[in-house]
Amino acid sequence: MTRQRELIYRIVTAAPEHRTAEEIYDLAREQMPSLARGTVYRNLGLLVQAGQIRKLEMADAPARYDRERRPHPHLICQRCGRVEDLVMPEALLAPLEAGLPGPITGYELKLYHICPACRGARKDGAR
Amino acid sequence: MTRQRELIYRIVTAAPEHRTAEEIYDLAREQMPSLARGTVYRNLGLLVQAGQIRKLEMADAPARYDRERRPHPHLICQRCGRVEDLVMPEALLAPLEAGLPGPITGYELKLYHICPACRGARKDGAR
DNA sequence: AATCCTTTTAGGAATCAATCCTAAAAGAGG
DNA sequence: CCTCTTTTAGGATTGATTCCTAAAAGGATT
Repeated sequence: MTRQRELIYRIVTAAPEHRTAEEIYDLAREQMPSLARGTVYRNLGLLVQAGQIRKLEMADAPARYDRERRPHPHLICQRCGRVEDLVMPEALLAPLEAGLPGPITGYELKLYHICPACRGARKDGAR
Repeated sequence: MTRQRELIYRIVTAAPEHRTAEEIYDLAREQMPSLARGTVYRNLGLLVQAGQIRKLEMADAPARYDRERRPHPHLICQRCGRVEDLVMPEALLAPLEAGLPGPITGYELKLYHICPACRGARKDGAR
């Protein structure tokens, strides 16, 4: 494991935040200013492939990375974009899977809401 | 409604396929060769906003458009990318929603599998 | 620590879906 | 027809991500 990959891995796993590649790049450069953007993307890809972190594709926004590697749903604020992890109740998908010809190899569940912070600050209409 | 938007709308709603903007653009140009790419994107956006069609964001691939406007899960082949609509069993999300502070404003559920066609053709490792 | 070989990096160019810009064309109404 | 507003074509631009290449770093083995 190179120093670069180690640093990137630590940043993703240090906090429950779901950061974008760009945010990770900025944080990493505080400690290693020579780090290249391409290196961040490549290593995030490698870490995802290795199953050490997860990539979370966002609607009309850059992807985010999640330190939690077990599959689980996400709760996303439609206004500010904040992402929270949820726990998947046992066998919730079973009824759906039952009707299929083959096995499910993975799933992705996103629930959208307006987070308490954004709900409080009602005023404008800016997304 | 302009002729352009009508054409785009008809293409999306004519078949259960989940086409990309580019595919829709190609099909539309067979009937209206002067149609601009930007017009396709803008009108797809307007149709989505109006709730007449749905946009389906794909992982590492261009978005696809769905004529079915009621929220529902999608079954996606990991190998060929084919998308199928599923029916959402009543209140499947209720147990999840129960633990939240506020109401869910929407959801997105993707199930991944290998479709029968791809499962049959086992050989290479492409994609 | 010198040698050889493989992998990774920095830096920047390239890609590609999607958006934006602007003058011209097309509705919409009266 | 004549104005006013909206939409379009066409191309430039953006922004996230990937790709390219020579240089640097690892990593064994002595």
